[in-house]
Amino acid sequence: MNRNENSAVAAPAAGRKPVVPRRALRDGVYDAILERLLDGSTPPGSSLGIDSLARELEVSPTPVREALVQLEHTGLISRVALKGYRVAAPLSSEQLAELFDMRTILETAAVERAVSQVDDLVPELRAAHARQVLCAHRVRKLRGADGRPTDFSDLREYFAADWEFHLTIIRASGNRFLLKTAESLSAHVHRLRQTADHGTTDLEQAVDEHAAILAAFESGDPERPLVAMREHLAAVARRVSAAG
Amino acid sequence: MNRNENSAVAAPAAGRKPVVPRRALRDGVYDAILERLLDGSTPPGSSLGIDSLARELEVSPTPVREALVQLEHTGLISRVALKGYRVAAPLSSEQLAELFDMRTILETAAVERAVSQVDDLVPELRAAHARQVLCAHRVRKLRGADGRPTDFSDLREYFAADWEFHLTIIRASGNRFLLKTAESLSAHVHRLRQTADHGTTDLEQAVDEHAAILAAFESGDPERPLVAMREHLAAVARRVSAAG
DNA sequence: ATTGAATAGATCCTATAGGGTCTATGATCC
DNA sequence: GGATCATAGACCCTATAGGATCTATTCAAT
Repeated sequence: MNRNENSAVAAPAAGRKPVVPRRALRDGVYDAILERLLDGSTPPGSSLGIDSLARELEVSPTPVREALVQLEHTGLISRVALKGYRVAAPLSSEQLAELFDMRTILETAAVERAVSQVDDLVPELRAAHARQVLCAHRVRKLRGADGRPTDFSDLREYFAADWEFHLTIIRASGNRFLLKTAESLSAHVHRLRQTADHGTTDLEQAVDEHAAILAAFESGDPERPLVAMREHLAAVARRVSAAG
Repeated sequence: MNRNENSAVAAPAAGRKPVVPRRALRDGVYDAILERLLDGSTPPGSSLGIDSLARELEVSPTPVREALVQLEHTGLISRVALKGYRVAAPLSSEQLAELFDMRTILETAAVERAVSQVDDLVPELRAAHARQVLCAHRVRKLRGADGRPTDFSDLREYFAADWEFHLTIIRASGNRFLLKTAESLSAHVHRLRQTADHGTTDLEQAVDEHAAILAAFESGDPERPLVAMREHLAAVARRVSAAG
């Protein structure tokens, strides 16, 4: 999610970002817990004790508490007052369908609005896609005879590049609310990736489909990017639900 | 927003709501601060001191801190680490256009998905509209010679009924992510209402346009609700930006 | 007069302690 | 044997205190 350019700190809902992001302790705690949630080390249903986390992270309960409140709105954890926080259950098949339906709503709308800015978009999209291809190559190269990558950090980087491709289009829509909503959905998307570790298998397909989207934007036809994006999201949804 | 059926407490991202919502102190603080933000008693730019709020609300800083973290994600307040919280500036004309663009994206998508459930939807929509008409009548009756309503609680009720009409359609879409996103946007929508107090003047128009949407659903034509909703949102956007 | 540093106040951030609630275990009664 | 109640432990929730940071004012120097 947003770990590099931190949108939580100094979140200017209507202002410019500070050149040097000022971070309090609670922001670091937020990242640490998010990391645990996304790499799957905390199974769904397990309780997130405030005191436990504070001891493990060697901080006081107060920043932990704030980080959990912030995490609550992502849907990755659920809270019951006077009972505590728990890791949210993985998305059901219905919720999964709803998630990709929502992504289709948002990202097709983004494409519709991005076609008018195609001149600014295409270079950025080319760069984003190039980075993804590079990461994909690195992952493909490293995975040995077992077919699974040895270094997960490369996989993480690939996922980030993949998602960045989508974000580039959404940013080009010029709608801040659209972007913010898509970012809030990214947590679920990322968690899906590690749950279904087939993420390594559909790597080439995703790269190809992104290439198709890029080519569609380059064509100048305002309709082609729409169908390309729709097909890509449908294909991803198919692959994800097939693994479930 | 969600003050009656509290979605913050015991938020089951994938579960049933508890029959009796368990509330901690921080939930009440959240409501209290939200109230202050929406009724305009705290002008944009004013700082929200944690200790100050704690003294005024007669609680300790900790629950105030948690409530502020929760409010931060609504966009109504902005935070700068090590500096504090401030009431966010009102939406600029561009942001306002983006907000209504986003609403159009979400609500037209909701309409598209709701038409398949039209049999379940129409009765609920009729009831919601009836409540809105009732509230509108009450407001219209009460406002005296000065043309402004004397009791603001009636106006609040009308706004709630208006928004409930939209929520009813969005719920019928069956997409939880869509619903959640719309709810998170409601804070901005409600703040707009009180900022531009012309909310009392376009009361009849809004009721009429809602009636048109309802009639469109009743017609059975799947296209008519779409255009009715689009026109309604465009009309609201026009009225809002005209007052700005 | 303007710039610069230094000080004081306020505020945020973090840590620690105590009260209240919930869950679980074990004993008692029917 | 099953159910009810009591007790103990863990945890959440709230309150208070101290350290760190920022802003504003004041004063001195150029």
